[in-house]
Amino acid sequence: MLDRKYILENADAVKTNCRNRGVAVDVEAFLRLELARKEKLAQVERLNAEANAVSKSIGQMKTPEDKDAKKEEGRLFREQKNTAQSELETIEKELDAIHRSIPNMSHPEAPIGADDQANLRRFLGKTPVPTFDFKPLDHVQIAEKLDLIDFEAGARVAGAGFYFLKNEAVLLELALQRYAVEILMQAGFVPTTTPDLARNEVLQGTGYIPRGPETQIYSIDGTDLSLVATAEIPLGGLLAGEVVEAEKLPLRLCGISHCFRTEAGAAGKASRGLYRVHQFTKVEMFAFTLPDQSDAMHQEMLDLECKIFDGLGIPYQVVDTATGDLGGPAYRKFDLEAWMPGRGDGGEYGEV
RNA sequence: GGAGAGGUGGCAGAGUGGUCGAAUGCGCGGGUUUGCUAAACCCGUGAGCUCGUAAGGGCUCCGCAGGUUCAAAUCCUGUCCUCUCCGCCA
Repeated sequence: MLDRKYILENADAVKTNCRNRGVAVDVEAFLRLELARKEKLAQVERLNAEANAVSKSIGQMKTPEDKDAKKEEGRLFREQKNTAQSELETIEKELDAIHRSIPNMSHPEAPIGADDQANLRRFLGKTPVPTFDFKPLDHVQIAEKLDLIDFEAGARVAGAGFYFLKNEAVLLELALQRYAVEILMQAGFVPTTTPDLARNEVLQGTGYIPRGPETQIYSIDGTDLSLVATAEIPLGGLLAGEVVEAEKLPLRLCGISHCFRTEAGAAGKASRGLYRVHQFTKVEMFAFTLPDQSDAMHQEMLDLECKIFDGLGIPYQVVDTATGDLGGPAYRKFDLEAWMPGRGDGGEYGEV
């Protein structure tokens, strides 16, 4: 979330950014409320200061009569303070609602545009898209032939969108995790496995909304926990409330976690096979950096992604994601999109 | 699941209603002394917000959220976390 002071001081830039990202927010209303909040806060603090001064003087009073008189005076100040405070809270609540919907600033170099149309292809990976002199099978057909994935059993146990990996597919999944983690460890990333559940507080802190009609998140009934949608969530909460020495940054972490997504509203979208499932396992890169290290870290991560995919011989393209296409808290995002044979008409690039 | 103990500044650790934003030690910064280093000694040293050109002032913060009170680190309630013991289970 953007700092309130930052918004106040950079109102025009914030408004432009909202427009670029296609987010409709009343920034003017925010500015009005923020000024009102400050004014009310000053009033609360003034009353508090007076009440504190009275309280302090009571200890020094000699006679019970003097004490009682001062107590009464103090009580009056506290009452006024409480009134002002509840007015302040009303303002804050209204302010907060707007504040939450103001998106982070996008990177100055991110292409401006409403959707994928503005995304710019930066480059292709080392491996060319293969051509076959026969009709290739897609992963679902291959898996069926070799008894690698059981979608029906997954559906019996947990419903559509779940699956059992079997036989060599299990070894392949483990091998891929191990392969990625080894590359990341060489690059100085500390490997972790994370909790697959996190407090809703942590979800919100990392930009995910646990409940509501649009949510991608599974919540555990009767608790304040949700299933994580990516290791980014627990890793983001890893140092919540802690102070980190600047010299220790950047802190590089990679997390292996299961990822759970409801995929609400995703019915009908390319959902055959393993492309859009409710649970999968992912190796995630994550870093805590100073703001001026952020661009370099972003590049470092992209280079590692490329290394991983080049090493596997998987064709891919890297795109600059447009302002209007950035998810939640994103500042800047390169997407590495892998070639997916059998998807679309014979194959297409898709997010991995 | 049951019983108990505890969560205080970067760390350790005192503090049971007002003079406590908080003793003391360590650490850290500056200085004195000094072939160098160390030791010793002296001074300083939490954070956020806010007003002010500044000097400086005010508010808030003792896990978190409420409550009692003129006044809460201190009393009450809830909650989270840590530790010890017992039970149950992988």
